[in-house]
Amino acid sequence: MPKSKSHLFKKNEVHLADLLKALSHPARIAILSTLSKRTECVCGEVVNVIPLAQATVSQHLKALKSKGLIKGEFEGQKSCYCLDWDNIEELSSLLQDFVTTLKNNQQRCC
Amino acid sequence: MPKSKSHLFKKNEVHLADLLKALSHPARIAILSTLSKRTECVCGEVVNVIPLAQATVSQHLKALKSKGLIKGEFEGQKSCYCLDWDNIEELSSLLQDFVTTLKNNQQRCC
DNA sequence: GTTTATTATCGTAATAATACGATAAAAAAC
DNA sequence: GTTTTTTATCGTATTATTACGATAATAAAC
Repeated sequence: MPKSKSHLFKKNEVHLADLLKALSHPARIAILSTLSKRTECVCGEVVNVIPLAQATVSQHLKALKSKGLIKGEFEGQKSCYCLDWDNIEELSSLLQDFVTTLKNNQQRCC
Repeated sequence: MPKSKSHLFKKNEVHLADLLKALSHPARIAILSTLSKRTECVCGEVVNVIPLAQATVSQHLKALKSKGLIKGEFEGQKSCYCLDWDNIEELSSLLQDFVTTLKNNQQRCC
């Protein structure tokens, strides 16, 4: 019976939560790290580094892609996943802004 | 059969993922916002603002507490939840550092 | 003391996420 | 063309998360 309640929250809250969720698994963090170090970011290289089955890595890649943190392209012969800087920066600055807003609101409490 | 594989990842990756997960739900983001605006942060006030049942809000509060993003105290008569700035700042700067590291690694790719 | 209001926990149901083997699809190598 | 390599998707099992009603525990009000 518990359906998703996300429509009950503010759009920007849902958006931030959604982006943070994309990074809320060590595998996906490790994937971003790995991709940042590769000139040719073939998925296979990622699979070799991440200690999970190929299908699972592909699944995590898909999740990152759907949230816009990486983008896949086919440069000539090899499929290529790359960091999508626009959205990575957006995530980073949204969190920063959020924390800053918290600070500005802050009343003396406990 | 799929047990948790988090031990296969680096400690700092697991730690960052864990903190981000704590904020990966709109309710928990809304709770932090709410708490930041209150002088007396009684849980009841939070329950009135968050569009979820009291038991669910309490559950989210517990999650935030266990990750150290808020701390609960009993000031005299009322139970009091407050933002835990140390860990909120830690989360913020860990993500920043992570993004900065990605940037520094960045090879020309696609 | 008793009653009322507040918060936490329990039990449980539904949903989502994680993980992987098997297999399909696509491209590269031959 | 065929074979091999690479990646995506399907099906499915397991685990984790989300959600809430009911109830217990705690504190305040009386």
